[in-house]
Amino acid sequence: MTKDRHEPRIHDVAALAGVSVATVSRVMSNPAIVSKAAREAVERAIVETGYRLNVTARNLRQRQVGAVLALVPRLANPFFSQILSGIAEVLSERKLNLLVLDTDGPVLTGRPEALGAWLTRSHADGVIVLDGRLGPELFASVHCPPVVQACEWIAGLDAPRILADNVEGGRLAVRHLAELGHRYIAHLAGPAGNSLSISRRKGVERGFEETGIASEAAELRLSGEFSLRSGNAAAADLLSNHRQATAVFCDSDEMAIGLVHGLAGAGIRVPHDISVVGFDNIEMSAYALPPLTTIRQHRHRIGRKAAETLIALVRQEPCAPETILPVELLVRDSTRAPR
Amino acid sequence: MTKDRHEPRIHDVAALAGVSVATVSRVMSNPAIVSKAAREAVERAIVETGYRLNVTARNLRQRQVGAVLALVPRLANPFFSQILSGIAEVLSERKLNLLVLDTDGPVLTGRPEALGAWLTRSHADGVIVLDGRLGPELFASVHCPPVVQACEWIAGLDAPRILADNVEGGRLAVRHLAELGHRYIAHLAGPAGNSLSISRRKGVERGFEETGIASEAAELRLSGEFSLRSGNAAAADLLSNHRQATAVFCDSDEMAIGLVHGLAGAGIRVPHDISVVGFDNIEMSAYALPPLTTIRQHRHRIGRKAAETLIALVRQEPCAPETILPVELLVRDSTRAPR
DNA sequence: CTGTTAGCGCATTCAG
DNA sequence: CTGAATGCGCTAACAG
Repeated sequence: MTKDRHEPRIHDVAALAGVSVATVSRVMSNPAIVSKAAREAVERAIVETGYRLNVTARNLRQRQVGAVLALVPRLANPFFSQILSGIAEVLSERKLNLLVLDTDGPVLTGRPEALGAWLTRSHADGVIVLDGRLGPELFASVHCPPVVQACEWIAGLDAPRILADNVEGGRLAVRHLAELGHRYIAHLAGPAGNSLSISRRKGVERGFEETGIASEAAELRLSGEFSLRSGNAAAADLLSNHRQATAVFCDSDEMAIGLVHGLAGAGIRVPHDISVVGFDNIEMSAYALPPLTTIRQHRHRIGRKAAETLIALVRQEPCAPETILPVELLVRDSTRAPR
Repeated sequence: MTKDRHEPRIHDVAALAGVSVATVSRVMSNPAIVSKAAREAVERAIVETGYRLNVTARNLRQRQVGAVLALVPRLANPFFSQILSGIAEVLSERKLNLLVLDTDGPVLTGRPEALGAWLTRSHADGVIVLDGRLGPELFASVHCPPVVQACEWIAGLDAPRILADNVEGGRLAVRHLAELGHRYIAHLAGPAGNSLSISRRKGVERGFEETGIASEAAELRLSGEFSLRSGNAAAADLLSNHRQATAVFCDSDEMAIGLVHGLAGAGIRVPHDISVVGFDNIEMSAYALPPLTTIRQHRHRIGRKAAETLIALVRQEPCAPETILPVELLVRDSTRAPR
């Protein structure tokens, strides 16, 4: 076994098997069209030489990259890992690579144009965007490969969307609280303009209407990001400006957990004094104290669906412009009737 | 990937600029060696044609892949996202792609050999292994590119390791508890044989020796995985088999939070009845109730260092066989003196 | 400093 | 069913 010398190439296999390189190539990609004798000779030669297909060469020849790029807002955020996991699952079934780019990484921050350099057909066969803050013009270039949006979406970007049923989520949360008897419900929303917050807000309002809360109390709005920290910070705001609220619906579990923490610091107990509902059902929410009532979102499934849609798009197969995946209310211990 | 008719190639740029393709190539890779006039002509032509370098072709020519593969045990686990983020940061500075493969993904599970297909020089220029359960033989093939291990490590695999100071972490945790007056300290360890648990165990024992606890009480061991669920399950074990313990050191924050949850279910309060120390300082630990005393591990920095080491390795530059990054004790509210 | 030329390793016509 | 020939788009010698 000579190691430092050439990695064996298709040519070496062909020579050893006594066939042409074309036949070897066929054995690798479509064995059925090769005679049994030739195929077996090639297979033997492959083993003997230790041949491995050079993926780069094949990609060049086939004018493809063999990889899909995922654009995530903050790779360090656990929220996305489940989605990536779903994406990775589908891609690896198709022998496609998953490329990950953190749109909040230091290379990109402050220079959104820099992202343009990555959005090229020579970098990836397709792109899955998980960051709703990016501008649609980034993806408008002719160089940009097909795009699918997942979870969040970008206004003005005409690319298939895979979303949770955010409206329904907001509605379910409010109805649950209303049924418990709450009348003053605050909504701790994500950043202004965020697509998720907007949809959930719509659901919240629908819930208010349906339960007749709108007439009794104006909705209370807080708004931050989706983070633990902002949830925590919202506690002070809630206590000083929205004293009458007996329940809070948060746009993420992280916010909810941060809020519970902040309230505890002020001596306010959940659910005894205030009820809290989250969104996402991150794994931690079941183990929080108190275990969090939340809206379950199938992030893994969203990831899978996004990858499947992108693959269809790349192949120019028809694909739905919007896919809405169902959500469910999970009642745990952070909600109860108001005192 | 169906390309449009003519993505402009280097040849088109050269023709428009009135220079040779070699000159265009030089402008792209090393502008300094080209005359100002030629360079500017090329730059103009690039803009005018909308030319983008074909990365695959360049990679083929340079016999490289332009990507690094990260092998993570469970992509859905938030623990790894920070590490990936650090890796991604360094790689993108170097214009390298980050490829992610979930070693627990359905494509690989049950068939560890399948991973071998990915461990090829044609798939990645290097590999960062974050999964200590993989067998060393996987990386022994001549086809496998350079490897670096981060966080966990594989016995018998001779590849540079980037680790947190796990021994010191275990020691700090025990000393902290001992200083508070605890004498019966349980260690909730990760899976048997896991490299992290072994090192931390060593630190725990050192702590026992230094504080003279060994003589008063045998160490208590529980063992599970690193997950919320296993921490939760350990609560029952602790209460039925290790009643005398007044403190628990857990090998991960997730375990610690799960344990606190499980204890709460049994009416045991932390830190009032039992003190708990975690490991990792995941973001959530500061917002848990009670906020968790833990050992801080700089995961982002570990990721960065791993990527830097791998790049050095690929370039055949010298690199340290082992890098140990410091840890710190963060005292929060889950520990206090025993009653 | 610049152009010419020869591949990188493979997949795919097109004949046979 | 098989083989010979032709690039995929680019970079790196090697001359000029």
